[in-house]
Amino acid sequence: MGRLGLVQPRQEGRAPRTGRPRDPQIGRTVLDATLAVLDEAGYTRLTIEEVARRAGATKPAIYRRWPDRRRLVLAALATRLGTARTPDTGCTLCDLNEGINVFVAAFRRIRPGVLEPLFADCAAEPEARETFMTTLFDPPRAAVAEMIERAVARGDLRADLDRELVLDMLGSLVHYRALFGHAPITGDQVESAVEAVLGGIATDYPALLAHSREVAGDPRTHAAHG
Amino acid sequence: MGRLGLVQPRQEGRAPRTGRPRDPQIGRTVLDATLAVLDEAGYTRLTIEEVARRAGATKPAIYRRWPDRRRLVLAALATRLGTARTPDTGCTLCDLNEGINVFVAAFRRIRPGVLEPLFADCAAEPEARETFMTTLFDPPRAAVAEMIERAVARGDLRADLDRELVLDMLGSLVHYRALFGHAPITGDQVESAVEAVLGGIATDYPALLAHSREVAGDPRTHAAHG
DNA sequence: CTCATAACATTACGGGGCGTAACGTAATAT
DNA sequence: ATATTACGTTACGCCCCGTAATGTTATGAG
Repeated sequence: MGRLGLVQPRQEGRAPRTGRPRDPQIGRTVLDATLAVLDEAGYTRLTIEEVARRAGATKPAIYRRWPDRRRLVLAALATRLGTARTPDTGCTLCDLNEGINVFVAAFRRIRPGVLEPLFADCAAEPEARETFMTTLFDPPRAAVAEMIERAVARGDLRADLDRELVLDMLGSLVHYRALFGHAPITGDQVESAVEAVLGGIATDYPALLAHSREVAGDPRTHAAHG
Repeated sequence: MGRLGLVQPRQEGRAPRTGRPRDPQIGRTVLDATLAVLDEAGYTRLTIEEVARRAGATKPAIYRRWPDRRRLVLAALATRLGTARTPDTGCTLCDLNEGINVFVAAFRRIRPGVLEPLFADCAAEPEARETFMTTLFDPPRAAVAEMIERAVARGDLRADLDRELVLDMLGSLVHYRALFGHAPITGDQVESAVEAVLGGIATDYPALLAHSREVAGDPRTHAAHG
């Protein structure tokens, strides 16, 4: 048990320069087995022993590569999320629809009953939470963000837009329906959502705004005078 | 071990007509203790033994009333969600803002780190999932749905609206930000979101739509020609 | 070739929490 | 008085996590 400093040689990535080298096959097989178990049983019922059994590996071999269940699953899921493409056709409606479908596709690749308990589990530890966000949350978001940015630059979207808000309004819908499963999220639905956000759902928005100002004097007080 | 049929007398609500009656104080104290532990430790680290300890009760006493951890926590949280009010001032902007804030308030009453793992836990069993939806998911939703319905009836929102979609677009935003905590959801943000959905974010939506039709021939093929 | 190092498989362990069982006691209906 | 059920206490079986111990095997350094 040499005191080698803080860098742990047991972690994925950093191999020591001496001793028997790791069998690279084991890492791959374990990740595949992890995905298989996730698909069949979900995160909650995934046990390390089952993964080891399927991979033809052993528990210690797994713990040599990943510090805990969370990281193992994060690593496995990361292999499923290829780099997000960001279409740039110059057609804002087209690009946004396509972009949202990147979200949808990402969620379809991961079975219901996986993402939520995983996040819940990661949320406790800051470092695991960070990894979760970087690995699973940010990438599809960034793709859509890029398209929104381009649309604003083209002048297709209002320049004073709260980009984060719009991004979340589109992304959250997909997430929400994927999570609760109370309604499907089809290509047509995506299109409707994009249309709604871009075109608005009011029959006469300026009139509504004027009315609101009449009633309240100042639109900022909406929430207060219920 | 009498075979009394399918109705289990051990459940909350149905008391048998003979034998020692339950101490009603215990049920209340346990629910209070459950909420306290939830607030301090979250769902994942809530243990029945800790709840029992705080309530001055015992594990068997708890399991006599609720079949498992899920149901106990669901019952406890239900006591925190009062009946949702649905403002009806005739001002669509005002009502919607107020309505969304019902969502926000509901989520604020429940600490982060509670709802998600609870749902993840409930999702496995259909009956528990149903209880979750009925208790925690539907009520605030129904309130906002009612307001959307009234706004459509007034003619303030387009009659051809996909009500479920709009409802989810507003509700999911709150949920999303509460869950991931990457951005706050303030009263101003709620107002911006409502404004965005009602008024639209495009500078010239009809022009965008026309352009999209030019490019694709048929707007239904948006998602396909990336 | 010899030695240090570390991965490998196998086995076993400590620990925590769930949900239940066993037992004696207390309270209520008939 | 008797049956029934709740109560507290204690203990149990179960499952799974993450680690440790042990002997063996593969590699780099000298």
